[in-house]
Amino acid sequence: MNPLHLQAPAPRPAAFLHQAGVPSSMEVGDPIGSRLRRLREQLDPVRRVVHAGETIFQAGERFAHLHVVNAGLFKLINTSADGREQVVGFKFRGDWIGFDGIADGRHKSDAVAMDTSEVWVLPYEQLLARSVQQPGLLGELHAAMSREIAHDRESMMALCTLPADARVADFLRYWAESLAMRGMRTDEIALRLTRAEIGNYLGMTLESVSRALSKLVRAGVIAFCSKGRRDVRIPDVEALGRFVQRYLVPASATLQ
Amino acid sequence: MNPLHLQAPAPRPAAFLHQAGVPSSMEVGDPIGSRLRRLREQLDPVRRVVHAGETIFQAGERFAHLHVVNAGLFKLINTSADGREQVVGFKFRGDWIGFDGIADGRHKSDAVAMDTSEVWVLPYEQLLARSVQQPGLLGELHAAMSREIAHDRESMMALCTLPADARVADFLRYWAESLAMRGMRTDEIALRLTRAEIGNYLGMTLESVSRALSKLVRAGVIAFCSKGRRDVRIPDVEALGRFVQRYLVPASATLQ
DNA sequence: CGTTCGATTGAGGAAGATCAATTAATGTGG
DNA sequence: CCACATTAATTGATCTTCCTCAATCGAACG
Repeated sequence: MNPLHLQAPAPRPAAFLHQAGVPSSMEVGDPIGSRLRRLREQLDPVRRVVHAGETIFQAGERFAHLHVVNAGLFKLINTSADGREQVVGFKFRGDWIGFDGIADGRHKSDAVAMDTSEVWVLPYEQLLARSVQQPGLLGELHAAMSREIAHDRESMMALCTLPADARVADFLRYWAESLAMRGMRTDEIALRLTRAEIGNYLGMTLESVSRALSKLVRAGVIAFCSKGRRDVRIPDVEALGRFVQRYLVPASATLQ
Repeated sequence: MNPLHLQAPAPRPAAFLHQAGVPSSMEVGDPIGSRLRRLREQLDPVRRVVHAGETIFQAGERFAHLHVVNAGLFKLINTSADGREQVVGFKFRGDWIGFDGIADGRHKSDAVAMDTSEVWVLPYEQLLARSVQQPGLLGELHAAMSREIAHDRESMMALCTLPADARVADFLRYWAESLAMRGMRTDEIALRLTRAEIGNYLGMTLESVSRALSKLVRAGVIAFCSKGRRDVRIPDVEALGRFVQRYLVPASATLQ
C-alpha cells in the first residue's frame, strides 16, 4: 500500500491525467498570445523595456506592481538571510512576475532580465479595482498564481525524486515546452544560461550539469549547434521525456 | 561579483530584512486567529470534519472549492505521471488548501488529514462573488496565495542549498515556527510523520533522516520525549537556526 | 505474547561534489 | 586584425556525502 497515506484513501478517480502548463481558458493555437491580447485591451498597461542583466525589482523593495512579460525572458533569484543565492524560476512571455510580494508588501526575489525584454507594469491596487469590475481579469490573475504554485510543486518534485542527469533532461524538456507553448522554435534553443546557473537552479554543480549534457549528447537526445555549447539542438522533445523515464525504471520509485 | 547576475545590478536596498511567514495584516498577538475570525464572519462557511488519513480531495478531481484549515493538520501529496510520489507541503490552522486547482479546474495533489481536522469549505465561485463586494476578502485570498508561492520558493532553496542534516534541522525549525505562529507549544512537538515521510518531503532517505535526528540529539539541539521517538523536544528553536548556519560557514556559499 | 511496523545503526557502494588541468569561446587593447 | 587576458565549458582523479542493504531494537496492536 501507499506508504505516504496513513490509511489507504479511496481509489484515484479515472480523470487523473494532468501535467503542468496547460492553460485553462484555452483558445486553440495561441493561448498565451490571446491571454496577452485580452490583458492589453482590459488594462492598457504601461510598457517597460529592460535590458539583459537589469532587474525589474529586487528583493526587499516595496511591492506595488505586478508585471507581465510581453517579450524576452527573466530569471528570479532568491537570497536567504545568510547569503545563499538561488535561481528559483524563469519567466517567459505571458508569465506574471511579483506574486510573492503581495503578502507582506515586499518583493522576495530579484527579477533579472536575461535578454532585452518588455514587461507590462500593472499597479496592483489598480488591478484589483479593475478586477472587481471585470471578472475575467480576476480569473486571469488567479489562474496565473495557481499555475505558479502548481509549477513550483513540480520543481520541488523533480529536485527530490530525480537524479542529476534526469533533472537536466527534464529541465531541457521544460524549457523546450515553454518555448513551444509560445509558438517558438523548439528544435534549436538558446539557453542564455551558464552551466553554473543551470546547476544552481537544479541543485547541482556546474560540472555535473556539463557531464549530464555530455551524456545526453552521447545518448543522441540532444546536440550542440555549430559554434559554442550554449545553443542546444533538440531533434525530438519527447525523447527527453523518455530519457527521464529510463532513470525511473530501476528504482521505479513510489518512495523508500 | 555575484555570479548569478549577468551584469551587476544596483545595490540592494537597505530594507532588506525578510523571512517567510510574517503575515501582512498583523493584529498583534494572534494574526492567524483573527484572520480566521474575519473569514468566518464574512463567509459563514460550511464546516467539514476529516479524520486522520482521509482526504479532502485527490489529484485529478474537479476543483470547485477552496478549503481553509480551522483545526488539525494536512499534508499535500503530488504524484507525477510516472508514479513518483512526494509530500510537497503541510498545511496548518489558518492555511488555505487547493490553489493549484484553480488554473485548469482540476486538483493537482491529494490533501490528506494527518489528524482529526476541520476545514471550511469555500465554493470558489461564491468566494469570487463575495470578494468583489468585500475587498478585504480578496486581499486575504491573494495574501494566502502569495505566502504559498513565497514559501515554496524557500523550500526549493533549502532543497538545493542545504546538506541533509541542515535540511532536517531547518525542517524542525519551520515546523516549530509554524506552531509558534499559531500560539501552540513549541518546546515539545508531535510530528505525526514517519521518517519516511519526512525524508520524502526533504528529498532524502528515511535512514538519513534518522541519522540527522540522532546527530541533532548528540549536538544537544533537540531531544526525544519520554516514550517513543516521534515527539521531539526543542528547548531552543533559535539553536536549530544556528545549527543550520554552522553548515554554511565552511562553504559560505554564494554559489560555486 | 507474538506479529508488525517504525526507527536506529552499521557496512559497503554509488552518485555527485571538489579539486585541478585543459580547451574553447569571448573580449580587449595595441 | 592579432596577441593576450578572461571567462565558460569540459574532462579526469579523488574524496565526501548520502544511498542501499542488512541486522537489530523498540513500540504498538491484535
